[in-house]
Amino acid sequence: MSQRNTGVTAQVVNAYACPVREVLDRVAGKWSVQILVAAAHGPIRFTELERGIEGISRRMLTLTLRNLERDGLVTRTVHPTVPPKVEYALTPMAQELHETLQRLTDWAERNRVHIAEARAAYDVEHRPEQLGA
Amino acid sequence: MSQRNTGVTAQVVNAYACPVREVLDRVAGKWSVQILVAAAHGPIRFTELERGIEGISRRMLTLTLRNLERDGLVTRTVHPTVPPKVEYALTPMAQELHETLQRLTDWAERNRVHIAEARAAYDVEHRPEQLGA
DNA sequence: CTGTATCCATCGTGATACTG
DNA sequence: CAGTATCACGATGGATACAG
Repeated sequence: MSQRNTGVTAQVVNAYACPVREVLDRVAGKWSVQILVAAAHGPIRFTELERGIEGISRRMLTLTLRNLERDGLVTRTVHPTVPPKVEYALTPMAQELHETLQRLTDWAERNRVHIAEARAAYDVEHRPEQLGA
Repeated sequence: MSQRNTGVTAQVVNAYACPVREVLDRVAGKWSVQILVAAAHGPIRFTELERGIEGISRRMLTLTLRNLERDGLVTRTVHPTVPPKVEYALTPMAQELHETLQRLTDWAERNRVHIAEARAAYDVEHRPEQLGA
């Protein structure tokens, strides 16, 4: 793209073997999904997002919003008032995506415990040989 | 975890606001999904994966497989033959995940063009002011 | 065939400070 | 209020070489 890298994946250069990765590259960022979720019920302001998403920095909020906007997933509406008011909303495309992500959430919740157990078992199995104690 | 960081996300420390991120942290790695897809039809060998997934390095293949195994998403079966033969297969849990990811694929394919257009439009709109010439 | 170890370039993200 | 600029650091992943 035109300006220099400001952090956060800028663009996709190579063709994809499978299109899932294409979605993931848009959504796998640390904050993208949470923004999508936060904006799912309706337009939301910058500061509301900042307060609603635990631990996000202003920088990352801006950056992630810009990427989502660039991909046509959110719209940015500036109300020329004093003080300024900017609202972000999901596009129809993003709302579909949000529903699909809900399936992933369901899967995660169904398998959360199972995964945790698998990890624990694996870590016990593969710990650095101080078994005998 | 026990051994030192070898690259690729090691573990999850903090609690999650939403469980989607939990899935994504497991699947957002550059190669995880492609391995899941490649192993979806049935058990597959290390070298088959290596050849089937364009551009993956042996290192990343191993690393990603280990993580998937740790999360209980793939099983690793060693056939004690000469030469050695190792097969990786999806667990039932991973097969469910694979189906869910398929929905994401569908979304991606439906909206691929639309996203590309959004990007193009955005990039034109926000290029670094050398418009006149 | 199926890995592991090491080195290193790059990317993503947080901290902090400044602005219209 | 809603950003942007700069810096710094660890995580991520590629290249390469070695091994059971």
